[in-house]
Amino acid sequence: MSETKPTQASGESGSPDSESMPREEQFVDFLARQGLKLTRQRRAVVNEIFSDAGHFEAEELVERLKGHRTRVSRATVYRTLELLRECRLVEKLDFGTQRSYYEHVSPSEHHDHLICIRCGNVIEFHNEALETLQKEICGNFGFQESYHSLRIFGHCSKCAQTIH
Amino acid sequence: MSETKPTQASGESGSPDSESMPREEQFVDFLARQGLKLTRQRRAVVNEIFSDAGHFEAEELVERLKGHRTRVSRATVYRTLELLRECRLVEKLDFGTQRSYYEHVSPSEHHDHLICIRCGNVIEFHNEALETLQKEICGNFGFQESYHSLRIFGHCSKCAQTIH
DNA sequence: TTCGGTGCAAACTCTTTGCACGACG
DNA sequence: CGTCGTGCAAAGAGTTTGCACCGAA
Repeated sequence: MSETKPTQASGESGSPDSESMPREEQFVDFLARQGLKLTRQRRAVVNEIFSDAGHFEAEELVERLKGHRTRVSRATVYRTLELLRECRLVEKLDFGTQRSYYEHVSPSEHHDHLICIRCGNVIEFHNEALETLQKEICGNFGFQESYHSLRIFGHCSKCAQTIH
Repeated sequence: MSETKPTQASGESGSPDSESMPREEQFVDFLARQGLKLTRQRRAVVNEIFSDAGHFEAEELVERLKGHRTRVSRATVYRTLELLRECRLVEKLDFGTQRSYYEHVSPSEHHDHLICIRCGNVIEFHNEALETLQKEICGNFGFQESYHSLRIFGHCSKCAQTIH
């Protein structure tokens, strides 16, 4: 038996500042190390991303940022997402649609996805046995894993009932 | 210990007709059931895809088809790929580049991917324990799996040695 | 003051689509 | 023969980029 726990970030509205601070600091460090600048726009993007624990698409982020004091152009959003990817604070996903999905990464809390192909709902989960097994497989091939992505597509419990 | 076996289709040049026939028949059936026509172009696309056991991108397929007697336009390639996806003979993958990758599906031989982020090489593998564990996880969530995709990104044995 | 950053709009890439002609069933 | 399919070229969608001005360090 495997101990699988959902890691889904469900409906929050509080201010997870204590959570998001270390991430912004990581980004600041990264920028400093690369001789890059911490601009108002970059700060806005990072704050917006880490103020919510879900997945998002580039366009959605552009929209969300319209609520900010600092205006951030679409180009800057894409450019910043690329930087965040470089310093591994953000990952690019693919759920089968044409647009890219992103999600922020918490180094310690990796998770995989169950994606409902009917209602589009995404369930996150984490399973240690699965992680272990994957490491073992990589070992067999002398493959040095950097990261992985497991997406299981199908019908969630609600939708499965409606199919008959 | 898990029995993991590579399923990589490495360097073939023979004529796998006996293998590809049943697939074309499946497609013919599908077309017939839907009241669709089996055109020269569709046949060319299917033959080309199943004459090789690798992954391919749409553009690459367009190129490969230029060697055929029958000319097939880019539009038709995309349209046929969509049909092949509908009848589950082809799957669309995403290896992190902007273009889509496709691969043909053999219902009985599912596999996952190790993708080298340095040289781009893709290793296919299959591991029963992994499959079992995933089914178990789905069960925990009352999730009804249709298909899944596991991609492990990192460095292949060759590239890992060159890093130091 | 000095580079790197930003916004804008145009460019790009991959994919989809409207239309008139062509060919499978 | 009647549709469905095809090729073409143009349109879309998402993302990237060149350039001149702007601002963090």
